[in-house]
Amino acid sequence: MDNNLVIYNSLTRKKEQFTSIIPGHVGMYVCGPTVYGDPHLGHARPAITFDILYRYLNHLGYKVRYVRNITDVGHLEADSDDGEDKIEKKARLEKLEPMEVVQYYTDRYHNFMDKLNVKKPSIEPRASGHIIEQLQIVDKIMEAGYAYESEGSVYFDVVKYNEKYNYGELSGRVLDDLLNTTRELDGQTEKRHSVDFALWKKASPEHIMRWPSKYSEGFPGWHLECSAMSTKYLGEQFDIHGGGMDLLFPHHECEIAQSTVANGKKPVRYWMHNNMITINGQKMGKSLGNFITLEEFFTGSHKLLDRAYSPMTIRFFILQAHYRSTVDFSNEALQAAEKGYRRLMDGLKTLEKVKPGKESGFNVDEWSNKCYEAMNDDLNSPVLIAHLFEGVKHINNMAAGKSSLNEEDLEKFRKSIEMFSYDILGLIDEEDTSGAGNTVLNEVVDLLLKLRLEAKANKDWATADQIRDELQKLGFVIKDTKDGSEWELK
RNA sequence: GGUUCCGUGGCCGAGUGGCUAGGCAGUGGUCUGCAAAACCACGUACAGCGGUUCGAAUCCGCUCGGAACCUCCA
Repeated sequence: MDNNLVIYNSLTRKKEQFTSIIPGHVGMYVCGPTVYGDPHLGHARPAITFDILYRYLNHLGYKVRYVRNITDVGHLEADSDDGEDKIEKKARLEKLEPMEVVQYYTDRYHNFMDKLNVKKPSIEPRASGHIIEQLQIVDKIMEAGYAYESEGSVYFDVVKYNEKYNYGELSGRVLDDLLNTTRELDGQTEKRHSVDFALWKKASPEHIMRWPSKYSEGFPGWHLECSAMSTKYLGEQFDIHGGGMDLLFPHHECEIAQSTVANGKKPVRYWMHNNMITINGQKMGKSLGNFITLEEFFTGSHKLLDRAYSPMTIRFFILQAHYRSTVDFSNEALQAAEKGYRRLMDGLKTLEKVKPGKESGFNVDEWSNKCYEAMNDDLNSPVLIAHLFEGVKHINNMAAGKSSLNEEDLEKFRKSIEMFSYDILGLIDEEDTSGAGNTVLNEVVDLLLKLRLEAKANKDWATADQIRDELQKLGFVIKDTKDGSEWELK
């Protein structure tokens, strides 16, 4: 399939022309959330980043199978010696069934992703639903001789793997350095080397999330689920694997090792990693406790927030930075994003009313091509947005009668700018009040404004201003135009 | 300590050898009964110091500052 899409491949640390393994089809896997807590701003970034990629690939004509997992088992608590499962710990704290916790936060995650207008993936597999597949991979790796059993647990032999393959090819690590610098952790006696990682962990007696296997009653290791589920749904080799940069090592490095041994080939063509969202220059994250949940953003209920910010403001804020750059959170930046977002939406609204002229004052194809170039250049959404603002300038000029497009160009331009704004960037006009159910309200406001127009015609400024002021108090924004006035409800 | 990355005008944020994105804020103006909105004009910024080059924010070196990963993390 023809395209000019270039994406930055973390594996080669270069921008590369994108070509899919099977022409016309793309397999894409993105690491989803671990559902033991409320989604925060950091979760929004990969969801939105890869949502853009998904939308754009679809737009280019690819049939995309987009798999984004839900991690509901398997990750060990950072400083717990007994290997207690995160989900389980939270469950005990809240006296809920582990799967109840999983369900609750999964629903929350879905709900907030919907608000952010993130498209649902094609498949959203759960780790707990793929224990058999994970165990099959453990067996394969055992048979290949790259894993060993130790007291009911199974570990991947990184040192042996590195003799034939390159452990560290993705993250740029050197095994010898890792062996020297990795600090000693408890429970490491079972492992031959500090760098070895668990494929299967034997459950301690109090561990309730457990599954039977020939090794022990236990649960799958840290990194296995992604290898299992990506292989199952996308095949042994697929096109794109995405996730946050913090997953690059060790998670994705281990994934490569596992899949390479299990399937005998490199699993992924293009690795893509989004950067972190920072707060006061530091990563926003669970471990630092400095995260702000999406709910807190939408309601304004966090001490660092001046006020609430809408889902589309958050989306626009994230898209105004390139996905591989860090983006620093601040109220000022968010408010600037909100205004910019409104400017774009208002421009699109104005465009609906623009009438075609005889001449075309600017080259629509040229403009459209620049938009494509921005997207093709490793999804450069900030540059695309800059072009969209240029489009808004054209729109405003046309509305002011200072420029125009002929009928054909106007239609082309409208389609193009709406496509980039709504379909590719996934923006929605949150202030769209013209929906059903508002008919009566619309007519009432229109009536009041008609009265005001009459008052204005009679130079009865007192009445005219009274109507405007009272409406403004109720939250309406009144904009006078040359043939009347427009309004919207804030 | 190791590996990697970054430091751009008041703020956010693109660019990455010559053609000086964009948004927000600010100032002046046009329009308007006033206002809002819109439009027009205005800011020569690239951490510091050297070097390469006809020419560097962009390449190289050093210095300073910051971050990420090395441990669960989006």
